[in-house]
Amino acid sequence: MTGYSQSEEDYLEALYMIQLKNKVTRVKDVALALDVKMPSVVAAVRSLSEKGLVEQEKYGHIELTEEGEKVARDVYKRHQLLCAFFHEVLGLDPRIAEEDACRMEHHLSPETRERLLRIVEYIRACKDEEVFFLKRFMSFVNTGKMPEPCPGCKRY
Amino acid sequence: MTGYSQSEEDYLEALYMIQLKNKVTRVKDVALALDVKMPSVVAAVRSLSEKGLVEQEKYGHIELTEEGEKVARDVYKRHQLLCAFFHEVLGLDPRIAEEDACRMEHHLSPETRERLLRIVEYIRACKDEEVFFLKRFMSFVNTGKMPEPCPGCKRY
DNA sequence: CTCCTAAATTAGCCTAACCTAACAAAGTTA
DNA sequence: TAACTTTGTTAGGTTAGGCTAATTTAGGAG
Repeated sequence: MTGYSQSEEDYLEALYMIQLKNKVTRVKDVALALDVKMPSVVAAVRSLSEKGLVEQEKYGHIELTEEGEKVARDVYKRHQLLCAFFHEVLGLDPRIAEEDACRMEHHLSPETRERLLRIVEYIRACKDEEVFFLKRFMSFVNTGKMPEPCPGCKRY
Repeated sequence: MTGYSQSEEDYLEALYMIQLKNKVTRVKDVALALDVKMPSVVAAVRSLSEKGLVEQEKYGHIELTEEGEKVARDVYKRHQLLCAFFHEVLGLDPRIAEEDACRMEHHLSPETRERLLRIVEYIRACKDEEVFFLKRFMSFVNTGKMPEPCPGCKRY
């Protein structure tokens, strides 16, 4: 969805997240984060640097370029959005939410993304009020039965 | 999510859908459906037949085995579920729903799948009542503003 | 029945993305 | 500073999944 491959997006996202934590980014950190070997990281970094997304002096630290960081942040936000949706709306375990987000983040169209964002915003906006929809939905999930309509508005 | 690759799932699903329409399945149909060339289909079919998922006599028609059909139907159902969710819950255009489903169907964990099914069932179960949640959510999507709480129950 | 065309197959090639093993550079410690 | 350890790089190989071009088969038309 960015013109970059799944693997490229994964590398950019990992670089971004490591940057947020550590002062500098080393090949080894990336390898660890993505569960690949160091030579794979070296190859990926070279390819990304040819595309102007990262910079690295030999045997030195890796940095995202401005463009690279832009793409990385975009991937990261898709990831966060999916996580939020899975956890906060569907009520899934955070670990499951995380794992599914990792795989799906690469396949989200702008339209679907926008709607998911809306639904998360909607649910959050009325969180304090013990959102009626969520209560009813979770009851449906747990009992398999449709809850009684709200006595006030007779709507579901 | 089935132990088969994205590409393998795509072939199985295509074979299944062609089977539903046509009497027999030919290499050419599959190539057309998946937008690949015939030699790619031949290679894929050979590989799938080695795994016991399809059968084909040389220069003959392609058929899913029982196991192959089981897997194919599973992929197909994931696809349908995602479509339904995108269209019926998120209110997305059917074309967008279809496209996103195609890409995401390969990455759905059983847990997430179950919850998505629930939410679609939930929304369907109260469709006749002009589902309050959907009305409110769509109003939020369109206006960007949170609708007033229901006067009866004061819940969102 | 023969010939022609369309479909299927084979052979051989390419790219992306990974790997291992061997080597090189950097950094740490005695 | 010399030696050792850790980190990074290079070289070369593998697999999945696609492609084109050339060949073979099957099925329909004359």
